[in-house]
Amino acid sequence: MGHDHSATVAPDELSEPAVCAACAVRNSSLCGALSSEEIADLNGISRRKRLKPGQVHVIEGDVARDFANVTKGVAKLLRGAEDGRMQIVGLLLPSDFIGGTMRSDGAAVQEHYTIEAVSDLELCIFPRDGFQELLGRYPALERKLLERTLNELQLARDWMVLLGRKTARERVATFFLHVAEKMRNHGCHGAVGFDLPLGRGDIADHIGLTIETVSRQITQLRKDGIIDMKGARHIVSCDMDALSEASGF
Amino acid sequence: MGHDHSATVAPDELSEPAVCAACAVRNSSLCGALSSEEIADLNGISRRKRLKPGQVHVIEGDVARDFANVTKGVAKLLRGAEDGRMQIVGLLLPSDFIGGTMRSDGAAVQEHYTIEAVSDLELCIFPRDGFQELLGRYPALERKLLERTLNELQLARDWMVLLGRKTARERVATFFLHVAEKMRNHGCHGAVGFDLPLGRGDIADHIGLTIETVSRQITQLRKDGIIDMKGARHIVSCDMDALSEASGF
DNA sequence: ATCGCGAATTGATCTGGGTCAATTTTTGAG
DNA sequence: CTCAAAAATTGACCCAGATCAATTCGCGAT
Repeated sequence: MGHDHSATVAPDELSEPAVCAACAVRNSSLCGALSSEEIADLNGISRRKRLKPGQVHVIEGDVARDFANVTKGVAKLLRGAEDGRMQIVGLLLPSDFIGGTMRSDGAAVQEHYTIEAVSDLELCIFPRDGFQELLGRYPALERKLLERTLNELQLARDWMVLLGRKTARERVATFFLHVAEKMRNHGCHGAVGFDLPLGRGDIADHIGLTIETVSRQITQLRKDGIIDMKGARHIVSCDMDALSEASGF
Repeated sequence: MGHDHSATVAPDELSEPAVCAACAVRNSSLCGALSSEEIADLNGISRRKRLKPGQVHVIEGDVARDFANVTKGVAKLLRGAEDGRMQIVGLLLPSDFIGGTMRSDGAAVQEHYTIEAVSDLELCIFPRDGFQELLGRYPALERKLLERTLNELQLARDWMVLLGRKTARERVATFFLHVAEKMRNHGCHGAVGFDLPLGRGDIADHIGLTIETVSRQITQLRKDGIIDMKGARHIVSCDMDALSEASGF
């Protein structure tokens, strides 16, 4: 370590080894639970994976092979039917952990959701067995995973309220607030505005509406002066109080 | 232990001490992770709490004071607004664990949801500090809690699909399947049918519909010969395959 | 058994958001 | 800068489920 141009760069985009010490999410991710010495163990078993927008990391129903951290980009966690119906059950941003199933008896488990890259995506992959073993060895790691999972659960339940009881306008407003918050944690924001990580179609699939309704509600929020946009994906400014008001309880 | 009429029964229904060895959910609950010796520690800090239907255990926004196991009865986990809108985000049955927030820094946390008894309810309460300490001491306990939480998360996300994308008929069918499954785990079922733990209003609040729509869909399922009922809350028989078919993907 | 009252069902009507169909805007390749 | 393809917006119309309003059912108390 020490100089900033590696003599031999890893050429393969699928199995490049990870370098935890230089990881963008070293401290904000699960790994923050481990000391510099401990993290060497993780470093030993991890590798990088890069995906282009639209590429799929795992598919609903596959045998679950590994865990992962998102180190860069945005992905969506989704569940869908043969017909067009599709529900995005979560967004994955840098420092988010991937690996929703686990059985202490070590039996094989199925992936429950499909994970698809929305932007250029970079993952840090850990093989199942190795990672589970580390969870047993480092209680702080397991504790942090538990806390994260509890947070996700809370988020999912809040989303149930949105999907079960909110109006179209409230859903869009809530989504904007949610994104503003998530993005803020990752520095991807200007002083007043922020970028939408999803297109209209994905927003619709996340908040249980159609593209057209999402579009109409956004238009309305603009007419009401609650948000202002430059291009379809960049929110230039927004009156957070009014937005919060519009998001309903 | 040994004879079946205690010489001195605990008179107070609010702080009767728990007796883990005789607990109805000793093995099916979180406590199953602990050996008979280890469980003595839990026994030391736990106490029973009994609630009548409609009584509330904790309220959304309160300071979180403790964790608990459900030992008997049914409760609902809900979130509501000032106006009548209400979403039931989960059902609690015997052996389910209560305690959705946790921070390793020990800071105070708010209850995120209201918990209300649906039937006569019996809880086994653990004070926050004591329980968190035990979690640190017994890794198997923490592991089991993690697994349970991951399961809950999966369930919540499946429910997001129901709320975001399913039709009224599919929602009712899915709810029935869900209840049949949950009940089956607790022996509360006959050979062919099962009881509904919730009234029409609560079902509606759980699957994001109104009472009237729930009622109409149930009527339709009966007319279609998919279910047969005796009284409003007891399903006498149902064609599981047809029900599964009706529940949509 | 029967009474009374909350729960459930049923009916009539209304409406928020879905569907179908054009435009218009944005984006990115050359 | 120009052009084509994709994404977003807008409009017209429709329908699943909400709302409002009676009945009817079913269960616990007497």
